[in-house]
Amino acid sequence: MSLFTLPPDAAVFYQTVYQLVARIPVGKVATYGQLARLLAYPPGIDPRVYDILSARWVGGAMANCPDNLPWHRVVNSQGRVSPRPGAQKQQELLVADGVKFKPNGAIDLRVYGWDGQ
DNA sequence: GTTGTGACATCGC
DNA sequence: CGCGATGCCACAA
Repeated sequence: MSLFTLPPDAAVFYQTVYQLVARIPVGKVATYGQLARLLAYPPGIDPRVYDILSARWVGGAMANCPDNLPWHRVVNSQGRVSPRPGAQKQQELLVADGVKFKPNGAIDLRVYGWDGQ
């Protein structure tokens, strides 16, 4: 772990993130920032700080991902899998979900982006 | 007590 | 479209 900041109530925050990730339908992908926005502002947190770090907090949650979630459906704002050991595997899983990568290795979020329903 | 280092996003060139 | 810089913070060595 050891990402950037952990929210005051990291345990709760993580749980919420996992719930959202679990809701991402097959063939769709969500971005870290998107998930962060879907979450409510934790009470007592400087909104300014939240806006800047929330996405990383989501990343932190994914780093400790319970591996029973569709973690591979979470990508960065550019529609690409974040560089890390296992990125290769992540792409394979996405392709298996029916997500297609563009020549440059990015996913077209206009098509595969999760609307958060 | 210090230092290095991260599953990000956004803006500028 | 892509590389680089910036914002900001806790935790492991």
